[in-house]
Amino acid sequence: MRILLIEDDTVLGAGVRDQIQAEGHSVDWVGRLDEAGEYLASASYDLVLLDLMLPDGRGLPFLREMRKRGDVTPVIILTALDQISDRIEGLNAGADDYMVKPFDLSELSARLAAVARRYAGNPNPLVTIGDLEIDLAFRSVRRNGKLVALTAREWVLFEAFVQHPGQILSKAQLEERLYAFDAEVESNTIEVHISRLRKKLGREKIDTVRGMGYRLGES
Amino acid sequence: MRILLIEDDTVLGAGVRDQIQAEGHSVDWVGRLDEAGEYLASASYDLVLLDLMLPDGRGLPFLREMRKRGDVTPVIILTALDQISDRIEGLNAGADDYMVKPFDLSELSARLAAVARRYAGNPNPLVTIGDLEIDLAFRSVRRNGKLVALTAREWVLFEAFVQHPGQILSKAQLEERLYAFDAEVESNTIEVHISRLRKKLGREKIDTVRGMGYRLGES
DNA sequence: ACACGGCCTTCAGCTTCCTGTCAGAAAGCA
DNA sequence: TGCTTTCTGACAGGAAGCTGAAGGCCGTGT
Repeated sequence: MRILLIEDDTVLGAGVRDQIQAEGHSVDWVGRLDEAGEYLASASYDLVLLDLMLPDGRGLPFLREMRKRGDVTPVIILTALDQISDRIEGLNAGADDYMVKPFDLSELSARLAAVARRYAGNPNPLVTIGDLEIDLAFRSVRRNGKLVALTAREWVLFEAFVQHPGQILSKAQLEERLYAFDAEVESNTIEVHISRLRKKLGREKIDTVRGMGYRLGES
Repeated sequence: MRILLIEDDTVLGAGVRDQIQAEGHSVDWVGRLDEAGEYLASASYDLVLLDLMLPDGRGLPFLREMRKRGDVTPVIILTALDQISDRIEGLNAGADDYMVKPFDLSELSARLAAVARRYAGNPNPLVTIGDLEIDLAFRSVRRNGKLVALTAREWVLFEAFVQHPGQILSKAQLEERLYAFDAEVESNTIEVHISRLRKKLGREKIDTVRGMGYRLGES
């Protein structure tokens, strides 16, 4: 799963990030609400972990704003406020769950598993594209029923297309998904990976939009 | 069923006792191993719930002693989270199941029901994978009808795959199943165990997903 | 108490295969 | 046609994974 962690405490944040990654999910970690907004706008996440007290504002209005925009991404609130009224307010604002700091990392695992389970048994657990069957939760792709082995990078790319059907994704956007911010690549890596994906999944699955990027095929 | 509960924590013990009675079983509850020995000698039980940390000794030697005497009464171990590694030893010592404290009482109900089913002589569900036949309740695997001997750790690993078919399990996740939280393994233990499992069950039963983990094979 | 044996971890060397790079071919565009 | 952009086969370096062997721990039998 792709998870957005919004937390300004560096110690807790690092711990949570490590735990999540250890479970095999990918994490973007930001410490401010304005950053969080940008990330939410530019990528799609399967889960948001939201601290309520941040340097540039409170989390609840941010959450309400999200919901008003129609964003239904599951949100788990992380907070030191342990008062029941806060909890109710949080749930009212559209949170899916609530964890009081300090919490056990194993507790976090349990919640993640719960979300993953829901994610796994969701409206469209299987996305079908032509002869492909994609299971986002299990990270598996079948072509004509046969499991296709995608490498880590290939999966990250393909997942991006599946999560944004119809949308043109630029090479820059795709690179961002593949690499950490600092690390940079000086070559046509994306093109090469796209080429490999096409070979495995079928040429027509990914369209080239000259000068702009790539897009999921129509089929 | 007649159940012997060996547990020194009065709060947990009372909760468990009440739950069991609510399900219509009868319970004897003792807080020490010497008492437990007496009860076992003087009455016969259909199930034993055994805490591992007791005031007058540890539960595992007690369990081993039972098995050595030829006592085959089903035993479910109750253990704290930081003793997960004990559960491996528990399996070795002849436990039938384990529950990590704190556990849900509904989870307890499920295990009771499973034991009751076996007690009633009903068939256990068999999972079939290629030429393998797995009996999760009895912890046995047959390959082409021939019993395959798995060691405790091998079983814990393999069970994880069987319980999550199709899902990629990371080494971190698998390690978590094998070891206590803090316990750290600085080496390729998982790889070694996977290697041995493959040798016993067939190479194709477990797929490697490079950089992500392992997954049950398709076959 | 001692030795034996099974099981587990560690280590080291080996194999596999992922991935970024490049170069030439192909395709789009004017 | 000539220029740009994209595609794709090949390759090398290195990371990730595999596996045989050695050593240690623990429970068991003598």
